[in-house]
Amino acid sequence: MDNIDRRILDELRQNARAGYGDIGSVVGLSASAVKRRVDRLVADGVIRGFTIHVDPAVDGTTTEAWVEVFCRGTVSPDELQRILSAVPEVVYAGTVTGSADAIVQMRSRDIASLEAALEKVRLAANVDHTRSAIVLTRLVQRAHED
Amino acid sequence: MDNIDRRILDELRQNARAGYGDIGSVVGLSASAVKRRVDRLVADGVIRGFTIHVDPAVDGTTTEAWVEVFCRGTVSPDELQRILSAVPEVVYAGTVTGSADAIVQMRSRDIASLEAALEKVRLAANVDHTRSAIVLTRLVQRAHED
DNA sequence: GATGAAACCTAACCTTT
DNA sequence: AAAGGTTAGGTTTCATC
Repeated sequence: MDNIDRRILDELRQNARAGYGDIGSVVGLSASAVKRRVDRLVADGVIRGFTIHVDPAVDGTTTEAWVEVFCRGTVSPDELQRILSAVPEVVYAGTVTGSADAIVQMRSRDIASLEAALEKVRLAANVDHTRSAIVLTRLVQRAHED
Repeated sequence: MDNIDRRILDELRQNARAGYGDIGSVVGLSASAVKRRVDRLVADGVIRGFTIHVDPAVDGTTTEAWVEVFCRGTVSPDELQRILSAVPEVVYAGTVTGSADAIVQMRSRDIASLEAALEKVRLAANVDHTRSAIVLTRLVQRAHED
């Protein structure tokens, strides 16, 4: 894993169907040198797979929100995790620096089900209040399944 | 968007580098018929892009932040998208309701590169200021590659 | 769905460090 | 050895019919 590998990964992240020659002309290698590196990255498990990014409207999860969670007193990350994992609409959550205790990303089919899911979070023990922002337009969404 | 399109999407989700002939033999079409459908799915925006899944441990994106972006006057979503897409550390972005104009999720190797990426966002035209929260503990991360 | 030219992938071989 | 370049073949893509 050197710098050239990282640049190859960046190129493939942008276009996983790019030709080896095209990648090579960006990173300064021949097509076969790029192929060898990509094959190695796949064999080593660095590249887990080649996939596509599909319009979420096709899947039907169109409504999305970003929620700051403020708790009373101290709440352990373990407890927050337990509470938030129980809500299927919660797609991402993490404790953060700043005035909020946690940041939560939610997705659902419509506003009504989003509100219901938000209620489940709010009613959890020690949650003082939340501050939500509904996503209007998704601008960037890069795959990240880690 | 019929059932065959959905099966083609499933195939590409599993392997975005699969040949048209290979996909065709699974869904029961000729290679050129599959190519025409894939081209149409891309043109229609159903397929947003071809990308790779990278082992997160390997590329070491351990530092993560949520950033609220506040702009001066009105900024078009298109312009925001153009600016934010150009910063590779931006993993997610969307315009939102509330006082902030957009919410941005960033990931990078360390605090220094996160700060550098944040600078790139801040220097963009019409960005008034930003408010960041560094993620301390990731509590929930569900796969969502749409 | 079929065809043919152009582009691409792939493996073997050679050169360099 | 290890890593890149070059070449030649077979395969795939892609426009056209």
